Amino acid sequence: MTLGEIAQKLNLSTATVSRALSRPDLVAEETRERVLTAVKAYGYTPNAIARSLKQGSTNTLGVIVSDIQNPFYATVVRAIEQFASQHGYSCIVCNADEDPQKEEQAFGLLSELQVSGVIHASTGMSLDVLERRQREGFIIIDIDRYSGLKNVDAVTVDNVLGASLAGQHLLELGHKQIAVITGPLHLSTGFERLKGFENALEQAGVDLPSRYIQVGTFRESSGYEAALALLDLREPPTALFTANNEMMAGALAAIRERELKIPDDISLISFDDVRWARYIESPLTVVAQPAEDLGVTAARLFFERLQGRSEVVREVLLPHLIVRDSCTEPRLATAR
Amino acid sequence: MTLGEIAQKLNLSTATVSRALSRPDLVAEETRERVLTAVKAYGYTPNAIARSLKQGSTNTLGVIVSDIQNPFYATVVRAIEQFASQHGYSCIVCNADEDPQKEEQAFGLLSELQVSGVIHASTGMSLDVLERRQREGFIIIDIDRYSGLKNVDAVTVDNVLGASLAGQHLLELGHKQIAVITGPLHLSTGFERLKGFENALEQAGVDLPSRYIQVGTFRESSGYEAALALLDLREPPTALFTANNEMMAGALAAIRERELKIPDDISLISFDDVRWARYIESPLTVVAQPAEDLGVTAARLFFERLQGRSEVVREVLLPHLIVRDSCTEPRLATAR
DNA sequence: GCAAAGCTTGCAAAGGATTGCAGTGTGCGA
DNA sequence: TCGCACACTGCAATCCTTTGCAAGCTTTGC
Repeated sequence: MTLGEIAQKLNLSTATVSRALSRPDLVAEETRERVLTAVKAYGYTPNAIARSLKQGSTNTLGVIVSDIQNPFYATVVRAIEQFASQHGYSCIVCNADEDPQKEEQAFGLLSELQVSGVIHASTGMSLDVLERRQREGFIIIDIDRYSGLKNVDAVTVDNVLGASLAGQHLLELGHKQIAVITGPLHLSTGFERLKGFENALEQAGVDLPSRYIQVGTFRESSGYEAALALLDLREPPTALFTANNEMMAGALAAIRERELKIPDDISLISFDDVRWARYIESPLTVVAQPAEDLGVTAARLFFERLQGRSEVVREVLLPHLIVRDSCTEPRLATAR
Repeated sequence: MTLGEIAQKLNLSTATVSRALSRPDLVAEETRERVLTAVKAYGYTPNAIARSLKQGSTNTLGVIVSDIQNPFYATVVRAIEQFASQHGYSCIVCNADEDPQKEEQAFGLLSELQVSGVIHASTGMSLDVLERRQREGFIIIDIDRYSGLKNVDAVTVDNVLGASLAGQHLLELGHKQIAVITGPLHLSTGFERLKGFENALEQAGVDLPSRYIQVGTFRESSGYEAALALLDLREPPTALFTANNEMMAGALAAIRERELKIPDDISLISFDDVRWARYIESPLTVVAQPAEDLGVTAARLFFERLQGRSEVVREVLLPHLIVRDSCTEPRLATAR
């Protein structure tokens, strides 16, 4: 059922029917009511495609997350979606699955779909396309991870701070043999979380040998493998820092597999809080990120752009340490 | 940059440019190459909106889940998305947040967006709209929960079986005072999981008094409250069955708050497996659902419809019990 | 009683891509 | 040499809605 068909049934022009729905004040009361009842009776659904084509705007916001199964991003997405829908915008969510190629595909798709802008957590896609689109006036907002774009709005977390908080916590407990599992170094999160951690250790004069540094993919499986490698070292670390929740889960599995106890045999601290962190045997000490804030802020930046802001805004939110029970003083190395 | 502009620059008609891109065999090799280079050079992006309008099809699939933060649905969505994109379709995912009103909004939105069909996990929205759209030939696939639509494709899990598996497991361990926290009874999952559980107990001749039956909302908070209520009974149950992962998390929090130990003080079994179920103090015994299968099957049903299938298909997948450590024999009631 | 103003409504173009049909030009066979 | 087939390209309609402009009618004011 189209506008035209409704118009025919009522012996009106499409113009009038259209106005009855979108600009009721321009239409006689009686006509408007006739239209409204017909619309209801025939179950007319406006064709947003046609409207968008004419109006040149879709009232739609694209979101690309690097891993939809990661609860952190699920929270972010939900926040964005809520904020957007309050402003009359709907979201199209794409999952890059930590794969730059999929990310590019998603970006292409969203472009073709004529979304008004994209909020995206980069997995490392090439900048050519992004840059060009941005130059054309397309709105792009980086979230969680910097895409590498120069003049782009961004909302991130202070990863250096967060990671150094984690490092300091372990240092205060007296650990000297501390290992870290971080994400890909070409991602700002992977790089900065390693950086912050290194900073903390360096300031305390504690050595961080390269065999204690594992670079993973931010996925569970990679956390698992990296943790196994660390645990199987001749001189395994007494404490472990994982750079996100997924790799933390993997590390947990590895620790379990080697039949080690947290925190007695090894201390574990991680970036990202997750609901279940507090339900496990030794509730996990974590550096929590304000995921919801991240989403809301990104959405806000998007709408500001839409309303014409042209200065670049880079918001950096603060993570905070939540001390639970997964970290304690190191056992004497000899006691092993 | 539009097709027309490209055409102008090349002194070609839009028809030729269009064909060079979508039906290359109809265009002279040289022309095609000129078009391709121009497209690349000017960074032309096809306007999917315009194409969809003309073609009357968007190659887009709508997905409505009842709670995007629930990892079960995250998995389902990911599976659907993957399957769809392999078939050249993209997904628009909406989150109903267990709110029928939001679900209706989402459905309306997807309709306006002219998606080719909707896969949806009902939160209980009214059937009028669904029925009408279905009659118009709109493809609808129920997933996880029956919407109540009569002749609709559906992929679900055998909830009655799953719940009775859970019940039997507790009975075999010797429990007699067993409580259940289920979801809203107007949702098939809520209803059937209670049903299956009741069946199991009834068959074993074990009483399930109404004070041991809590009906929640499938959200964590509701699981928490329901569990507290049960634990605070004069004669608390020795075992508890929660009907989904979210309420299980809530129950866990409640049990922790009352400083009870699983499984010594109370046995806990739940529908839904989650990754962290095995990481907690007493790894959880659960009835696992084939979430990925559910998603893939739903997507498959959608494409079959698209290709003209008209018989109704209702797939019921099988859940299975995963025994871990959260259930054991009941302690003597007097020992409390 | 007439002009001006105001209220409703309709006409028609526009938005970008697709596609049936028709037109042009070339090459080949007879 | 002529005609036909074939390869390529262009014209123009179409998808559905929105919207500037103008026309028709009513009302108001003088």
